[in-house]
Amino acid sequence: MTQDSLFVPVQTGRAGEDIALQIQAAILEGRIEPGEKLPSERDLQTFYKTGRGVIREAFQVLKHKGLIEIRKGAKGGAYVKHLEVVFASESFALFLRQNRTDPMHLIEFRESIDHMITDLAIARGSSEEKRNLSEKADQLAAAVNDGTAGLKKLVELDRELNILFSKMARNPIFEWIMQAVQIGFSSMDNALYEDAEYRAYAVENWQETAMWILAADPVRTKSCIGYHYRILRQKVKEIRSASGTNIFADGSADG
Amino acid sequence: MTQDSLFVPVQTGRAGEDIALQIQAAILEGRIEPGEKLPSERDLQTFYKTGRGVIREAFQVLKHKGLIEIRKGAKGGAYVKHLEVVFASESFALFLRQNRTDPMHLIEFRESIDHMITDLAIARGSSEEKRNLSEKADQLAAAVNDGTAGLKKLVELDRELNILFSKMARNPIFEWIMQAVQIGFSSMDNALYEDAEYRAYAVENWQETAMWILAADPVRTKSCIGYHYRILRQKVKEIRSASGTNIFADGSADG
DNA sequence: GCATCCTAAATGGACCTACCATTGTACAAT
DNA sequence: ATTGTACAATGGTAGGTCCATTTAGGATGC
Repeated sequence: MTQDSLFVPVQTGRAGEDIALQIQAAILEGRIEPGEKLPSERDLQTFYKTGRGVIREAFQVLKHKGLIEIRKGAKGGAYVKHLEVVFASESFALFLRQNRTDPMHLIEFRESIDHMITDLAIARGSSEEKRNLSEKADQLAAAVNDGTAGLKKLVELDRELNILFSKMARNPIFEWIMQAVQIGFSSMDNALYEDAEYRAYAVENWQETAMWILAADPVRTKSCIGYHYRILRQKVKEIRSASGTNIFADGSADG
Repeated sequence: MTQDSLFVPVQTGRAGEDIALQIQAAILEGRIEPGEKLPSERDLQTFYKTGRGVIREAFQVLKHKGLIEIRKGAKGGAYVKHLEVVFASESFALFLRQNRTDPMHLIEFRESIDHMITDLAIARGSSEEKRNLSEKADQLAAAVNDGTAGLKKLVELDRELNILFSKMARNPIFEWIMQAVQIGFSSMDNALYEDAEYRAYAVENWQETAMWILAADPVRTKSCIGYHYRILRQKVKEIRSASGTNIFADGSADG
């Protein structure tokens, strides 16, 4: 793996590729600012002396990279976007899924990340954020105890808690990782939240964790987190041995 | 951020989107194995009762996600690929660039990862791997002292050391993360290795680190690593204030 | 004068046909 | 057996047509 020209060994399929790269370069170099509009497909078609299909293919690629947003109608067209972290996370999540990553590896990794974030979040998170975290944990608990909220809603709240937590570290890379892991393994989270025992336990643990973060006590926070992952490992083991099914088999990145 | 239908807020531009997602789902769920060939564009066109352009747009997106490879000619078509980590890294690097991510964030993240890996590597790495690591560190030192090896070669050796190190953790996620971060980092690594002082220091530190790993002493290993990152931060600060240029500005994701 | 409705233009979305370029295979010629 | 050639399959590109959506501006009615 010498990687001479470095980077993505994407087979250059010619024109569309070139155009996509040119536009991408223009965006990354700031020659086109977020919010600005690219020329219309037809204009670019004549500009590049090519077919409209080529331009469209290039646009689709850029759209999926999260670099542009395409609007229909008059005043429509391709608008340069601010790249959001989810887009960066999505491809990593894809990678994790396709490689059938062992849940235990993932748990180990996630636990490490959580521990790292803990220190940073306590040190750098604003008190408002810490209160928010605590409130959201209470919301989750309420939602679970009500029994009215659907599974999706619960998992969503759990996800938001994690994102909030990772944001407090004030380092976008941790956000990236956290989101990638969550996207890639939402099916696992779903499976776990189906278990009433886990559900009850998880929300309680979230509340306690949030409390210790609010109290700026990293040791106790980590203790909570560590306990959480012990339970999690156990549950995953149960699920796996019970069903024998691959919990990563159901769709999640495909809806 | 409610996101009911969950995930990547990609504006669903209709047909092409759907088809791309369907195929992606099929790939991720293993209904189509890597190496297998998708139907030809024309076949899919009739199957989905759609235009060929739609199929092509879907294919282009999948190609850029690294999920398929497209070959021309007879026996050509879309072949399912094994997703490589570079693809995940690419969008990550894109994100880092467009958001002008502070190199200090990357350093912070990398240091955290290194510390986590240290414990795992010492606990799980075989003695052979530990010896290999030490030998490779010596090789790097020799290469630097000879002065014969080019910059590229040195960075490459450094990279290999990191990979070797991360492999010892026996958790592929750490490997992938390490690779992704290295790719995102490559321009910085290059810049740093241009500095003779840093170069000399870095290789010495690698040797020492490898030694403590071989001695199974996590505390001293982490001490080495911590010191390494202190130097690294300082150098980055120097480079940044001296040149004023953004070290992520030079081409790397765009060609 | 204001609100409403209608129309026109711009634009992306989709479909179709045609042709070219590339590549592998089968078959003929040597 | 080797070589060369023709052919077929397939992606790559070009250009056109029509539709759906959206905005803006003008016409209409109150």
